[in-house]
Amino acid sequence: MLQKRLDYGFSGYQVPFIPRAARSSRKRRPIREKVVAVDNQLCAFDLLATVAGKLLEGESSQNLPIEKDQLGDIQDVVMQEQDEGTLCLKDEHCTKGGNEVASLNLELGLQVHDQGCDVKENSGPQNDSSPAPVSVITSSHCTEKDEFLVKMDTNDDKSDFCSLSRNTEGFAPGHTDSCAPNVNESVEEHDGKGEVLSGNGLDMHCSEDPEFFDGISPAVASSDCSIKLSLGVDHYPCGSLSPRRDNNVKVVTRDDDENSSECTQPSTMKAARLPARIGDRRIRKLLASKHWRLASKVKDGDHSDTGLRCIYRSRRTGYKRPRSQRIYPFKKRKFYHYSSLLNSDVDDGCKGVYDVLDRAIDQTVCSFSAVRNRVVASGNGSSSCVAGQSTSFASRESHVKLRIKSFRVPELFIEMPETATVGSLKRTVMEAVTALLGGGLRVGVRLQGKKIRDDNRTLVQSGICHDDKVESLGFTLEPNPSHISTPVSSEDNSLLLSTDLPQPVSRCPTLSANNQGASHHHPVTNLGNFVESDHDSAPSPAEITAEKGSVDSRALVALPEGTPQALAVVPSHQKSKRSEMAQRRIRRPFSVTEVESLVQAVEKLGTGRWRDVKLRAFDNVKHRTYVDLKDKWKTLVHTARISPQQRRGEPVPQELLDRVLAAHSYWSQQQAKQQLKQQPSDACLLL
DNA sequence: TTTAGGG
DNA sequence: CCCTAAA
Repeated sequence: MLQKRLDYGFSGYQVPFIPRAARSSRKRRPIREKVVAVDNQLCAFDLLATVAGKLLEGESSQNLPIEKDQLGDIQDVVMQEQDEGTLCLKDEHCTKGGNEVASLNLELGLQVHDQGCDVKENSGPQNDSSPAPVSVITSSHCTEKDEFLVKMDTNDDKSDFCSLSRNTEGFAPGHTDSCAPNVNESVEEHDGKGEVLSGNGLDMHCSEDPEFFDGISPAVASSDCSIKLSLGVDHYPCGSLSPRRDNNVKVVTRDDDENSSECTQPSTMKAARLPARIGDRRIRKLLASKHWRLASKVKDGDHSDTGLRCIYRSRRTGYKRPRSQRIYPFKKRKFYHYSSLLNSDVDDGCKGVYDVLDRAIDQTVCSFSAVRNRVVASGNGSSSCVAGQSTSFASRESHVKLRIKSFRVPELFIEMPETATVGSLKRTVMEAVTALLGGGLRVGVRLQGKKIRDDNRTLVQSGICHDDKVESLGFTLEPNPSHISTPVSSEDNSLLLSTDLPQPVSRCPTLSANNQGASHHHPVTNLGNFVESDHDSAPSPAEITAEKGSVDSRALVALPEGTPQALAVVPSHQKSKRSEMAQRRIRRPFSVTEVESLVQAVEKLGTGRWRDVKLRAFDNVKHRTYVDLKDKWKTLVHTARISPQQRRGEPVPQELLDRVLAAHSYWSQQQAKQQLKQQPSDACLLL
């Protein structure tokens, strides 16, 4: 008997906006220095990359909630689990709805400790003596003011260009400085442990506690489906925390097309602010209790679970990746951006927000919102630059404030046996996420959907500071295919620090051959479908190629968010054609089990009764429509006819393929006979 | 809504 | 998987 499986589709990981970068450029913080070392240009972006990398390295605290990202009804399911997660997954934890499997979104949360650089080791969040973690899940629709502000020097001079300063205004009031980060410390945390979880102290917990929803808007709580995974390693920005911060503030905001929820609560804002400065903080291990919540959106009345196969291998044995080693086959899609012109003024009072609702365009590419602030007066600090300032260079110093509310990661697809423990699921997810993101990240910059590849261009040159031209600015997080390769210089190396450490994390799946060797060491998960392999494997983090036009579909895309006003002025013609259309469903390759089931049904019912086949074999699998089954059969027949060498994807047992051919021919004959019976005259005429 | 096929 | 003409 086939074991029932649970199927989790990850349709996007949402990472919160990038924490505010290290403050002063004058303070030569390691992180900044690294950034600078890597590239003299667009430091801010590199900085983002670095910060992001650190986040993903577990140097910062984070929760990785997984949120179901689908339309339709939602059903929350909260699971609780002890450390080892002996709890088994239950049907209700699975997806039940729609044509899609449940999808989980990873969201970066954060754990915060009270101010102060010193954090107790292994101090759990529950520990009274230590501040409870604060998890914040930001949404592109959040309206709070937490922002990642980066002042960029738009000075023409390249060297000056990279000297960016972070605007600390509005953040952690009272904060004046932060502890100098010590990169080396973080290294220690990664001392060659082969395992991500243990090595980094990643830990995930489930919570069934209703309290979990505290701080979450009812709407969100009720509709949100998420799993939060947390890294046990926290990076505490000393002095970055506001003393007033509420502990245990958990804010979950859906980044949903339908409902933009709110994380407007005051506490939220503070919390959201917390993650900032991650880049330059010491790392401390911490047993943070996290919540792991899985809720599923369910279509009315449908509570069937998916019948997908789940494959889980213990971490010890390692996760095996589908041989195809295929990364999620994201199709290249264009990005459309809402564009809008913001008027801006001189300070943050007026912020232009752009909103891009582009998920329809490519769900694998997560949109994220970024608020771009207007040019702000700089230098003397009092003078203000008017938007659309011409390309004035050295003469005037302009700053661009950027607010990145969240990054989203491509979806992952995971299958787990129903009997797998929650703990194992967490580990699996963790592995997958880490594998995907831990390999290093690159940051891409998109302006109006076009990727800016020339790192040597200034913001001004790129049009990023031209309000009249900057209609949409987006960032992408891209797995760094070259993170393994040795950087050009040791300094550059530092940028990849996290990835250069003895990596517990499996390498970026996009790496192929050369990576195989390492895989045995750090088995990758079987989650497969990480990211679409990319032909574009830039040798260095900083892309120097000026290649244009090519869209890096595997990238995590950060797209601008817009204020209502901004949206209002968005030219309708620029709206994505697809943005308002239904999203393309995520690809869910048929498992052998499903094929088996399909074949069996078709053998019985024939090839012209797909509805019946569906009812018979996939009645409880919402995401398999009869059309899907029909299509699958079509491809199966094709597959059976081609040579094994030409086949791709998970290999289907020859035995099944034989049955496919047999059934196909048999039912084809039957069909022919039927037609003869019904229209003998026609047949005769034809003869 | 289902089928059947092309894309 | 999507899109659709046809039934």
